[in-house]
Amino acid sequence: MDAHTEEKNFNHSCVSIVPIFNKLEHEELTWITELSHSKRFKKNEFILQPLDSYNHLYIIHTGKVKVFRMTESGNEQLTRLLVPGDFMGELALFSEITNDSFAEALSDTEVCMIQRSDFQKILLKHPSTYMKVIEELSRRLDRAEKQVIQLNTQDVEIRLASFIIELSKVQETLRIILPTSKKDLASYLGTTQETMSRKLSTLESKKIIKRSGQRNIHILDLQALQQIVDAS
Amino acid sequence: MDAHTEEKNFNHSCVSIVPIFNKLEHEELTWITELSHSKRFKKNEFILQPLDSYNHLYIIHTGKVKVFRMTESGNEQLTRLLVPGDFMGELALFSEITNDSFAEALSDTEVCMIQRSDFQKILLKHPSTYMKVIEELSRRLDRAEKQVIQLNTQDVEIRLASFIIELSKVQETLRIILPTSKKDLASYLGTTQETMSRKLSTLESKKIIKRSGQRNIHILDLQALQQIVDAS
DNA sequence: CGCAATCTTGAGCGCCATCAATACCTGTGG
DNA sequence: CCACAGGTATTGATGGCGCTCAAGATTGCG
Repeated sequence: MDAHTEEKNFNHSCVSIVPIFNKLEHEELTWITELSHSKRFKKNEFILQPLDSYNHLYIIHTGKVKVFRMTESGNEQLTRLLVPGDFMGELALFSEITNDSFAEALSDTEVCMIQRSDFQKILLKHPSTYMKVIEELSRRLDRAEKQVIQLNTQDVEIRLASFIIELSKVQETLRIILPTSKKDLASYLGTTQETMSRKLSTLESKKIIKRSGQRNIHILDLQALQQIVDAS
Repeated sequence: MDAHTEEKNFNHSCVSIVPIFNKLEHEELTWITELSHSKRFKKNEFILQPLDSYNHLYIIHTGKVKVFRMTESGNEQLTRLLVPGDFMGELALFSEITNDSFAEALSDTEVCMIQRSDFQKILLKHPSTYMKVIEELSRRLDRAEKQVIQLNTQDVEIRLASFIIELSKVQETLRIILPTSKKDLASYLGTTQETMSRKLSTLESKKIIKRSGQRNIHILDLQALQQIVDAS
């Protein structure tokens, strides 16, 4: 298998893991694969910055990416954490909305990129892809609106509890590994590192969780955690 | 002009004011008009509730509608205020996301409704409509993410100031009319009626605004208002 | 014109951000 | 494999923003 073929297969799997293409036939995927190209980023490298002109759809193939905005006072506000199969950059493909977000690789990361004009070809040929994009945006909008409510109405302990529960569902285990530093998570939850640490201590002293290392949380009493959320 | 014709014209204008259809030809609009039908709601009537099965696209023709979710503790969290030309219900047309929102008429309101299956016909025939929907969702997502940041990082005075500035831009005047009650606005801004009232008093005592009636605000010093936002 | 709804103002307090100091991990290099 | 250093996390002390509860004032609808 020569290098060229290898690159093809590499890309192909990248395209095929993306939900927005997941109902297409094999030969169609091959066609899309030919339209895409891949790029590698090292840990802590920026994939996108606000002023970048922004003409590609980016699909995460391997690695992990954090998307955040900068607040007026210069703090990071985490908006999304991308894992393989997630995509970004779709906004600028459709509208003239300017990009305010940073995207930074949290680990060595491979992304597949599809040019604006090529992506539009795909859309015209496969309207189901439109649907997938709309579904994805709907989901994100729904999540954002829920986040607004949480921030407005629930205190940190509750937000933290439901975040932990969600993580345990996604990771399908009671032994959670935090996806990133507490600083980032705190900004996502609308609080500070310090407060988050304090709340985790509280939960630990109540024997609801057990911490080990700085990224591992073992849920001892899922029900108690759920009750914190429900009691609000 | 008989009643039938009148109804047609009524609908037609409803369809034609919607941005998502705004590049279509006259005869296409007529076709879409035939697919839609209209419904009137009285002030304070509910147009949609969470458990409603939800098979239409709703376009506001006249009137005003508030969309909100209910927090766990039973408070309303305003998410959108709809004016003529805005639409809602699109999420459930594309995905299986359940509707958590209420929509309540704030004044006597006329909406045009297009059935799910009919809207899908339109989409297939006019892919530009897909684009418009995606643009609209992008805009809303962008706004929601910004709202999250504001809630997380800026205090009430700043949020209120930028809200007033935005209103003055939209209404294109320094003599603003608040779109709804302070209770609703407070929930949108992530605060309470009382705090909002206090902050408005502060602004008034600084001669930055002048209140009259309970829904009128006259901006005396737009620059000072802008400075509150920028200084953050 | 009167009354209900809405808004304003006041008092008190609790949550959480901030600042600061210490402790703890983790991975790097000897 | 261990020691060290830098980043990361914890814990403490303090103060202020904004929520809650409560009472009065204003508005504007019927």
